[in-house]
Amino acid sequence: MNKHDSCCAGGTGDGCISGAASRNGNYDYEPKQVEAKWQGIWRDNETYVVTEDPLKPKYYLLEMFPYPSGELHVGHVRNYTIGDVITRYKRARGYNVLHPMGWDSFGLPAENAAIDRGIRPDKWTWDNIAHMREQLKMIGFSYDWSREVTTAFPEYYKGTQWLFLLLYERGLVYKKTAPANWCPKCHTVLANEQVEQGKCWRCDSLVERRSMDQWFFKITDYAERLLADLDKLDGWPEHVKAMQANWIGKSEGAEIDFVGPNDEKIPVFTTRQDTIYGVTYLVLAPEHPLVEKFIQGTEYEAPVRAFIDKVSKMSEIDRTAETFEKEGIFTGVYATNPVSGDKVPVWVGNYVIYEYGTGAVMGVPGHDERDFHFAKKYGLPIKIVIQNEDQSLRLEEMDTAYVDPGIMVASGPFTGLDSEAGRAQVTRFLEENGTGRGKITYKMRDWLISRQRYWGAPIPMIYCPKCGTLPVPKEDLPVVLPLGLQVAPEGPSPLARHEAFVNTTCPVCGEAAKRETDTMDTFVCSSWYFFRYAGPHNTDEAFAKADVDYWCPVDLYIGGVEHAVMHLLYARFITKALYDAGLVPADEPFTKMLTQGMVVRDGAKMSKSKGNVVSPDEIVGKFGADVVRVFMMFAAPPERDLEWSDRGVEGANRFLRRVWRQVTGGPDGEQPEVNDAPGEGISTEGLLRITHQSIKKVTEDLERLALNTAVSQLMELSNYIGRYQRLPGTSQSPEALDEAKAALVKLLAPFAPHIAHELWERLGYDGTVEEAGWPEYDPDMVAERTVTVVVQVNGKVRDRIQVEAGSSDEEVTEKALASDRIAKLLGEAPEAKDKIAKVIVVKDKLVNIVIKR
RNA sequence: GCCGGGGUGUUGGAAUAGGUAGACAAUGGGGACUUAAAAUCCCCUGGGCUUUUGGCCCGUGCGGGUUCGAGUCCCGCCCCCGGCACCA
Repeated sequence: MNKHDSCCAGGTGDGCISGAASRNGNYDYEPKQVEAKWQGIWRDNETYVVTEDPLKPKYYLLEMFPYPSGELHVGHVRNYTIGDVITRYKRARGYNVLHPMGWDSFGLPAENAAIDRGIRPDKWTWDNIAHMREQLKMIGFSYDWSREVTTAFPEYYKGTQWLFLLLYERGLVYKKTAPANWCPKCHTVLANEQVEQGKCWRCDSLVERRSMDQWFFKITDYAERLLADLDKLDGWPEHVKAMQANWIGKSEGAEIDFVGPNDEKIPVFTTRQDTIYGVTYLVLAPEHPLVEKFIQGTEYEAPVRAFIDKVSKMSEIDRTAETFEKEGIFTGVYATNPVSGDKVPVWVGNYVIYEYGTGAVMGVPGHDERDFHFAKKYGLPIKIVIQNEDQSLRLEEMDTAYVDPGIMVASGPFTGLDSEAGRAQVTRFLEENGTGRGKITYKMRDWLISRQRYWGAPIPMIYCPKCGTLPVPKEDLPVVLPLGLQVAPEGPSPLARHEAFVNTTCPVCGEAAKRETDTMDTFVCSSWYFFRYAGPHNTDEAFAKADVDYWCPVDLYIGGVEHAVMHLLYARFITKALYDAGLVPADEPFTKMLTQGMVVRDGAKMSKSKGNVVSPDEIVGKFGADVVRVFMMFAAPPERDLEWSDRGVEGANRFLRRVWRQVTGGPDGEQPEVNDAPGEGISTEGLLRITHQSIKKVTEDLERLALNTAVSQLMELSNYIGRYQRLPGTSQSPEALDEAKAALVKLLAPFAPHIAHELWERLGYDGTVEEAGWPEYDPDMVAERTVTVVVQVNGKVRDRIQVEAGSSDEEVTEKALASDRIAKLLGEAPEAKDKIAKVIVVKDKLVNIVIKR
């Protein structure tokens, strides 16, 4: 860039020879110097290192820690700035604030870098962390860096392994062979939460089904509590709670035992027990073990086998496609309805999911849309057992199922019951006759945590030929991940090929045994890190009770919504498990949650391929961190997407430069010249009023996380100060101006900490702006002495009058009626008074005169 | 389809408890200062009408409703974004 172009427009003042800066050295705001100076002071003084202090109220503020990809992006900057603003505010208000940072540093990209570029995953990771840590420091975030946590360090993953063993002891870990989601590109299995529309959440590859022997965490044991406790999370966004509830997917219904050949029970799960008399067939999942039993040695064996074979070859994406056709085939057997006694054919269908419910469903074509289509397609009978209100349903007229509630008909003893009530009746009947039971089913499955990858925390289990599968004794932790192994794109993980790792001895019999070579899902690492920050140097334990008792739960957690179901669900589960073990003080990890929006440019998510990426280094280098912080807080409310705007950044730049001039200038401020007119209505009283109004407004906005409007209030205060400084010197009150400046700097400090610290120092106060604490407003100063009251006639604004604040309704009404405009509208007295139907007065705000028409 | 969120000037957004719609910015326009530019400062910037130093009408996705008064509450739609999706 041309140096002359950038010198005054851009901002740093380098090489500037003319303009305001040269007339008065104080005008020369140089963010680079100011920011380096204060970052150095904060580092040298360990300003933001916190210790437990029982005398102060604690506040634990956490942003989701990053994966060390190598480069900080603007989304991170926004996320962490929001957190830093609140942190600095809370600190100024006297809270003992824990605000830590760390690295979610296990995971695939490190391995891919090793494969693609021949860099060791550990080196790649440590280098990235070092670089990103420096980037974070450049933005002036007030982290307690002494508590930095790195999940890939043995001292951390020792805790992850300890957690695994704790869950194992508590019966929350098991191994089973089951069809799993296999990502062919990542060469590993994935948990259900990590598959989005049949694709891998990280790399978008189509996920395949593969049967594998895998470790699971029994999150389903906590399904009910994870769902019910959402109600306790008042501080969470609705959409996150909704997504979790949806994911958990609770269904209340009944399991009904149909009876097949040889009295074989075929349990089905339904939420519509009331339609039991409408069942005309059953459908089993292709994987259902009874299918094989039913068809063996019959004429149906070959065609059903062929059908199952065809279904099993379908990919996940075929099964979820819009065009997916419901297909089925008769097995040749019939089952008896335990309530009605009807005999119905048993089918196999490609749409029945073996893992959900009982893997078998009852077909009620009259009252289920999908069953209706299936029955039509295969010529199965349809029965009406629920009638609408006017009893007008006719089978021959039906072209769609009747799925609404109604009255039970043709339902034996239940006929005439309301269908909703009938549901409970049918369940009672089933239970009394031992042919079924009320049942609650959840969609959520257990959390598959095995990963066939190298760069992760080893699962601490041992396979002994004599003693079986055994946990590693806790005193032997950590099971150290060997570094420097050759990582290959295909085949077994390097751990499985590394003899020194695999071969071990049995902790029970001492004979030769083998280690588990799968590593843990990185989401396990991130499901407890917020406890580790409470005492990150603990070498004996993952965390000490006293530490988490002091700091936890997290008071405010900030991160992207992409983790609504994944990280946030896992973290809640782990917290509940730890709570049940008596190790942590609360059964929910995050009291309040803020999901910040994305940073977009030209309406699209930033990506290298679109070429619309903004580099934090570049923009901070050009304008300084404070400008970037202020822009990002101002441009949009935190939870909404933020449209990046170069113009907007320049606006923030102008604002901070103006504040600099206003504060560093003398009482004369702008050194007014002929053209510097202050505008209308500027007074010392007004200056003090807006100062106190700003303290009130900014404080309230920070409390409700409305950071954009807080910044706008700072701009209004600054605008007023600027105008005030343009009054003739004799009309200015230096004391009032000092008060206004001090308030402005204090209120600005959370948003633009460097410039605020520097200005505070230049104002000559003792101590730092943070040590000065948060300003208090005086309610008397906030109140306007005279207020503008709107005068409406029939709800339309017709005039505005000035009245003394707190005037009585009568006074205001009188004044309103007396105004020229209103008098004109009402016409001449005395008829005027008769026209008035009523008068509504809202104190100090509005008068509405309602007139008859 | 179900669940959640949203729709306000040219743009980002504000209006927190039903009470002045458009704060604060950005953009654009006009002016001051300057040899000039930058920077800075001042004014204007939703639409239409008008008898134009004044005033009127319309306007918060659409259509109704409640109310003295609706961006805000209620009913019915439309559209956009996000999540889930043969879950029985």
